[in-house]
Amino acid sequence: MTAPKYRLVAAELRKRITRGDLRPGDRLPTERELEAEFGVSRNTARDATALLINEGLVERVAGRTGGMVVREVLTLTYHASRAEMTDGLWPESDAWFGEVRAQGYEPAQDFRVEIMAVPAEIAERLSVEADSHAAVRRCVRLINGRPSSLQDTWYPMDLCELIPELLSPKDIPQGTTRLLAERGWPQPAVEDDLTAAMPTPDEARLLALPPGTPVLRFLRTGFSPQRPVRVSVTVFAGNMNRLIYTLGDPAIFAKFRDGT
Amino acid sequence: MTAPKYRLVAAELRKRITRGDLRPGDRLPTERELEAEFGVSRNTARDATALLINEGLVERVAGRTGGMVVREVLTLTYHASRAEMTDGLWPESDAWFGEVRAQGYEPAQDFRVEIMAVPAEIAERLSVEADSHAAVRRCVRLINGRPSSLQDTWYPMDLCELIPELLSPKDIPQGTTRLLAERGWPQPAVEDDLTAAMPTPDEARLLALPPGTPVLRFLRTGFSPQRPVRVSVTVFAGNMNRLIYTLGDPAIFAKFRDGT
DNA sequence: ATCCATTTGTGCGTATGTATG
DNA sequence: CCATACATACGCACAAATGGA
Repeated sequence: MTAPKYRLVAAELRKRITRGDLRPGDRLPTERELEAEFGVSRNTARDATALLINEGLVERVAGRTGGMVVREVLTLTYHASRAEMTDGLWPESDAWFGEVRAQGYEPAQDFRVEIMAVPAEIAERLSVEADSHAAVRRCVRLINGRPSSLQDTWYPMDLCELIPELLSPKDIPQGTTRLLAERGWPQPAVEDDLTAAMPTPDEARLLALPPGTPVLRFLRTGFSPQRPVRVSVTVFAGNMNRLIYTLGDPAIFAKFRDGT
Repeated sequence: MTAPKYRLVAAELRKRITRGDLRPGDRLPTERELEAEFGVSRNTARDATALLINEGLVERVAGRTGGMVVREVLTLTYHASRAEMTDGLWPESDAWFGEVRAQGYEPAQDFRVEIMAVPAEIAERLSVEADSHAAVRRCVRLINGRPSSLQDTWYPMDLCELIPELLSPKDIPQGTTRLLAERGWPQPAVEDDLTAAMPTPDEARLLALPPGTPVLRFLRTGFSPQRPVRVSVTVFAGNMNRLIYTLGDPAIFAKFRDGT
């Protein structure tokens, strides 16, 4: 009825981490050392550390100076709602660059445009036929050279015909949202949809996620008065991102602003 | 250079699930069957299915009629921002009950009040000393009898002396937010902080989470004009919850309202 | 550049325990 | 009580990664 060995070993190691005996960057005992210390086999030691990996606490590194390392807890903050919103302009991509820099990191992004069949989930939000086609502006966002989030923004095909710049694989200087607004498609309202999930293998690869790292899936649908004009799907690496919404009276936040 | 066996097995099974050959509730081949089908040992078959578990795709069930079962993808939607907000009243708990019922499920909650030392993260948001004490109204929220989310709401001790009902382990009929507003502490502004993470063992236990299930951590700080008055920490089981924010012109959403 | 030592990664065989119907 | 499924645990072997001599 008592807990199995591998859980006991995991519990002890977890305690050392949460108590601060082992700090981010520190190495756990090697598997051989765990065998000796706890009197278990190497496989059992691995079962124990596998738990910690799934909890996102540690990461395994092979090799001479490798080992199991307590994970870093870097957090980048992204303000999903900003005062600028009230004027109907949401400078999405620029806003991200600005925020990253403000937090002392170096942003970068890898960017391309594709024409793709629309999956059902996106089609529903855009009010277009599922499996019809749409333009997708896709980017991988990097912080200090490390992948941090993926963002795909979907635009209905007919809108791209009216605004061909959307299909251009170049940066749009004023930002796509501002561009759309200038052409008569402002987005005075958005709906955000947030879920926590485990990454698909593709996402894990693109974000270079260690096993046991969840992602925050963030769908933003932008509405012009006539119709939805875009859906952005952002996948944030869960180990290094945080989303902030401020709702209500802006004057109040002005009073409490410190490091936010 | 080719992928290891257990990944190949996992990839094949994953494909069957995402293609729809195996649907939620279906059983994967047993470990013995995987041995035969892929020509691997039972341990390797387990390594393969362990991957799928960590991806949240399947769940293991021991016993005669058990096996590895493709997971259900039930999602409950919680609207974090509602039109009611504009009047400064945020009927949190009632709102949750209402939303769950509106989606055809049966809500319930387990509730208690504790006085606890304030962890640093909460103390900072409440502008109180770390390790000082505060009242915590804690609840486990259930949907159709299954745990769905945990919510701890922290109130500074001095506020509880002014409003002793906060310490009562009984339901507050009008809701705590409304009560605070009636006593001179409205919350015309909130700040939300969202992260995806793996659950702590405690959270996993309370939410009855299968291994490989992430959580959505949702911190809401409520501000009255003078000061922050509460911090709610909600931990949503990642496999069954989704958060929605609607921002901007409410008139627009009225036009697109269908099943949201 | 090579080799070597160390550490994790992969894979299998086996035995026994536990859960469930 | 039994049959069948997964759960735990150990032992072993060899591969791959990594960094230092």
